[in-house]
Amino acid sequence: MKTVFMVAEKPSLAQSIAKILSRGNMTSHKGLNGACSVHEYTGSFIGQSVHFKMTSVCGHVMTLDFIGKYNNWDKVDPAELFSKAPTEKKEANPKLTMVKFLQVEGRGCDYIVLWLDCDKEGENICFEVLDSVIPVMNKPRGTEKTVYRAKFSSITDTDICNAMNSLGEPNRNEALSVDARQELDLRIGCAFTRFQTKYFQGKYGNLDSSLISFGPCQTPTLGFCVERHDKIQSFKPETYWVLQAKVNHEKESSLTLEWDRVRVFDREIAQMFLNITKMAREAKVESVSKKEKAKQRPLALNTVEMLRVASAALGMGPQHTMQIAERLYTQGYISYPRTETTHYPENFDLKESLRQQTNNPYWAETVKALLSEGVNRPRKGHDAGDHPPITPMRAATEAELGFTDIMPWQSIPLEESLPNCEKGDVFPVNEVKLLEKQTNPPDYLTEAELITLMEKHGIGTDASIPVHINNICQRNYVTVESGRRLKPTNLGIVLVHGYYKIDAELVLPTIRSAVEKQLNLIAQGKANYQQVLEHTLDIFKRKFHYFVDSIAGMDELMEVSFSPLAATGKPLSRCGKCHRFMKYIQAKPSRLHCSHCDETYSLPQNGTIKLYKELRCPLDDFELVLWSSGSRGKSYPLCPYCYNHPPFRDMKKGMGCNECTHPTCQHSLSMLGIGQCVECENGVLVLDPTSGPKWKMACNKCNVIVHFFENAHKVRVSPETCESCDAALVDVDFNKAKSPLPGDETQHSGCVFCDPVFQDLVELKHAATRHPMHRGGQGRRQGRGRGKGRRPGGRPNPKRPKDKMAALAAYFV
DNA sequence: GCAAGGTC
Repeated sequence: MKTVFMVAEKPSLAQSIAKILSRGNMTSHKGLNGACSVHEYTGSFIGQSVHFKMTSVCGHVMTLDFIGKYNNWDKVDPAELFSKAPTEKKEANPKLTMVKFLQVEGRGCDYIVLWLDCDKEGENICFEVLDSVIPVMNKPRGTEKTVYRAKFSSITDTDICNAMNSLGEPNRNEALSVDARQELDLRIGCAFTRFQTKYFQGKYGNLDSSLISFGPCQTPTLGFCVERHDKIQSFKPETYWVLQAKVNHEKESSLTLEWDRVRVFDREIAQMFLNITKMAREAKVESVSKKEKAKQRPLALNTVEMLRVASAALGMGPQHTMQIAERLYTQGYISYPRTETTHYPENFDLKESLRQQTNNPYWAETVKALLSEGVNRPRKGHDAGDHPPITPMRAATEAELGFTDIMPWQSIPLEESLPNCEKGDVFPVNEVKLLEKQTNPPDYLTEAELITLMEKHGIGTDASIPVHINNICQRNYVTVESGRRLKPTNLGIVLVHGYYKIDAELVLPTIRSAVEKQLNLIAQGKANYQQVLEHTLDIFKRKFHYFVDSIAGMDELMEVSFSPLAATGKPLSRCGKCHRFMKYIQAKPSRLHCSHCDETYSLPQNGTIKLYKELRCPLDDFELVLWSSGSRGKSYPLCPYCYNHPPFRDMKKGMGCNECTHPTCQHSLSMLGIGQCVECENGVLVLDPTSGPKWKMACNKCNVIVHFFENAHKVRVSPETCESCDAALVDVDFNKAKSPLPGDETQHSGCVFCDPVFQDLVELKHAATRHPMHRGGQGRRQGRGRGKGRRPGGRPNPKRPKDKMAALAAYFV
């Protein structure tokens, strides 16, 4: 029997499609990567009985990157990234071993059916799958077609079965348009990002961002936030006047009348109206009209709308919302949360979804009433062909008929009921006055407004919008203020104003749509892939050179907000060349700067830097500094010069003294190294000479820390080695009063791993060990390194959590 | 260390 191999875009879809096609008659097993499942069944395919194997990938199989040597920021001119630097496809997620998985499952198959999402990205993934699988499939006999593409627009029985009965071919042009998109984004984004980062970090000391990134989506996203900022800044309040009249209605109540002119901006005119009105003693009803307004019933929920509501009403950021939605999905509370679709398929069982909610404490009554009286289907939305709209699947805790009962935030607020009036009624005028008011500036952009703008301009997709917003926050271009309003930082403002000054297209939202237009020509087969790519790259290469040549324009803006390197930081360690103090710049990325030599030396990040006892590197005379990740973490000394310019061939940039192979320097790996790391492959446990009296050795590659000889007076690494394990012996001196050594001894020399006297003095409790000596003594594996410590301070949240429904209501009303 | 697009 022949085998048909079928591949969907994600595991959940492989399962749903296999279930439909096999009518539930399938066997399933997990694939070798643990992420994808394989569903098998027998059925018929082009007139023969065959064995079906349905599985999936996890999104893109491959990703595009420059070949290795072009990833060296110090040696490559960013301008080379536009044409000279070759690119290569790498596995998108090496941990998933997707190529191997596809080859294991696809080996020896006769046909392949591609069930990837029916969009351009999906078409591109088709070819990624084919590149992996075709070489291991059985070779076709003669001219028989073996590659098929299923085209479907919803995951319903009819649609999936129709797709299976009308298989086509994958679309090479659509896939190529994605290849072009990837290459353009990579080359343009990386070239601008590297140039800006290196240029500005080489000049300013307080940018507080380790990366000055640029991208065709993130930059316009930032642009929207700065545009609003500029409107606020340039806003000039204007004074205006409002005429207000109150009349007596019935006995006690007073009624405030609204002015049909609303307001005037001229004081004298306002005064004139006031004078005219003041003459009147009575107000007469001229006419009475009634209007009935109905609110359209809502659309079904898709991802982007979910993100908007969560941000505006619940104060949750898009990234956080997606994490929670993912969890609700896996726990079975909601349907698949990543969908563009706002339309339920015609045969979608809305009543069944409702039945799941009949015991919900909040809306059980509404649900029961709906079930007995019949459901009004949601407004017809857009079917993107991916997943049904996001639907509750199980009742969770959180009331008139109609949707505003359970979605009160969508309801039209009950207006104060107007008093009964008839044409010709006359009310006595109680008071007439003039109110002086001022126009107010707009507020900063809310995240929900930003999402709307991004969607409107085609910046990003439902899946990538949260990523772009997150990016501009992490790069310190904007901060999230109360009410999830996005306020640009000085850095964000200066960047955007700089782009406007040099080349506004770099920040305008049209930059993305213009490129997409070109890409669509490739997809439609109207333009040649290579030509479009070259043409567009050429345009951006010119823009890049113009930007580089005009960077002084941006500098003028930078100088106003930021300090030059030479004027930043505190003197810390002495330069080995001029012997003057270099300044330690703490702002991200932390570094040392010698104003005299005009040199910058990068430092390890995410820790503290101190002077290391004024000790000097024997190679270059630079004063050593001590990096520490905190009292519970690790620390090591480093030479600022060697850290940036590795002194020996077997060393790389970014190595401290604990990795230095200097044969005789007292701080080097050669002198302080004790033995192989108990966890990682290439690491060496190195004595931390600053750690006493809580002595420890730390791996110079991974986060393993070994505590030993607490309260010892002195711990030294001996030149001798252990006969059985080859580790360096350690000499330990204890004070007489505190010595844990047997028989009143205060000194002992031995192997940390093998010496029985040392066994109880070496606490490997923080990291499991694979060393023969300690095998079996399985300690608890506990990361002790950076970022794994306890959170500082358990400060309670000062604000009480808001009532969520009230928050939702406040947003929509 | 970089982009944006999939998805886990």
